[in-house]
Amino acid sequence: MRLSTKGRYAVTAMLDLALNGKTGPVTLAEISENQGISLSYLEQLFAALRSKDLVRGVRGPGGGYYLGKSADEISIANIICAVDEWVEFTRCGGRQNCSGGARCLTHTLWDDLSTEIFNFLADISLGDLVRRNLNKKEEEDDSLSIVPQSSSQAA
Amino acid sequence: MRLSTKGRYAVTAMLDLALNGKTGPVTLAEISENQGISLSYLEQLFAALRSKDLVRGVRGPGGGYYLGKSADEISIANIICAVDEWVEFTRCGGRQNCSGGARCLTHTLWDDLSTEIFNFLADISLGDLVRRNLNKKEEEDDSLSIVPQSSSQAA
DNA sequence: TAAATACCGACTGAATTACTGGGTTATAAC
DNA sequence: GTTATAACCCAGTAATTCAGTCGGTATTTA
Repeated sequence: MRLSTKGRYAVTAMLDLALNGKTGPVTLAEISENQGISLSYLEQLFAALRSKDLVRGVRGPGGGYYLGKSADEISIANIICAVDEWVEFTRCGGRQNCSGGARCLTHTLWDDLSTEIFNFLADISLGDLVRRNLNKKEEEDDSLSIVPQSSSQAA
Repeated sequence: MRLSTKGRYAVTAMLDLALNGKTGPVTLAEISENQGISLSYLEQLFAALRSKDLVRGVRGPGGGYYLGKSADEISIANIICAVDEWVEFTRCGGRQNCSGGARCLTHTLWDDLSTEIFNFLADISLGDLVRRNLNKKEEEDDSLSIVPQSSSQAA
């Protein structure tokens, strides 16, 4: 798994789309403005997202982008994989022709971990993120807290 | 959170160290040979790991590296953070002076997700990985399966 | 017809990756 | 003590990726 700033941009843009796309299509210009990402870079990202059917573009005036499926059907892993490309983790590519036994054991361990990370991100959908935040916001509104939530940083 | 190939190299090297360091110190030359990582690059990685007390170097002939603490006390997040540096996720840096409300909401969502990923990786230790693999190997030996485990890839 | 938008591709500076090569210490073995 | 072995340190660097600019074309609405 690869989790770079590029993936972050893509997730951020998709979140923006999920949040603002309820009423109609969202233009890349709007997302660019909202999130501080250059328009042309967004175009590159959305070309990748579109090829994986995660978004759907509508041309012409009043056009823009819709989510390609419902927010609940789009996982974070989907988004990251779309823009970051799925790289081969181990150099031996699954073939057990590594020099030593230690090498391939390590590679297997890493491969298992990568799969776990992937599954973790595959279990979180765009819809989840949006709902979780709304719930959280209600709780905060109840207590009328002014203190930011940065105190909950752990480990 | 940032999960790049650099972090992968570091985790791989630490795994190698955990596996082979039972009897004595492991040299970078050995890890380089085992894992196919250049010696000087390993030196860079281990300089970072050492500064975080994740490894302990012993100079001179017969020297090499030990784990800085027990494998159970070293999390994957520790390793990745040591070499990849902890980058600021949001551009607004926590300050709520973003242009629009949508921007900061998206940033909050991304920030929460990042924290979750971090906590996930902070919960997995080197020791966990090694033990899990040993368990798995026993299971495989029981069924004498030839089929690789790549069929469990999900979406 | 004109404007707005997605769509497309080539190019580019900056950063990062992964590596090379030149050292200098510390220490164990001889 | 000398020497070999290792960690340690630092400067440079080709290749790649990141994030962006620029200049277009295609489609659709007004």
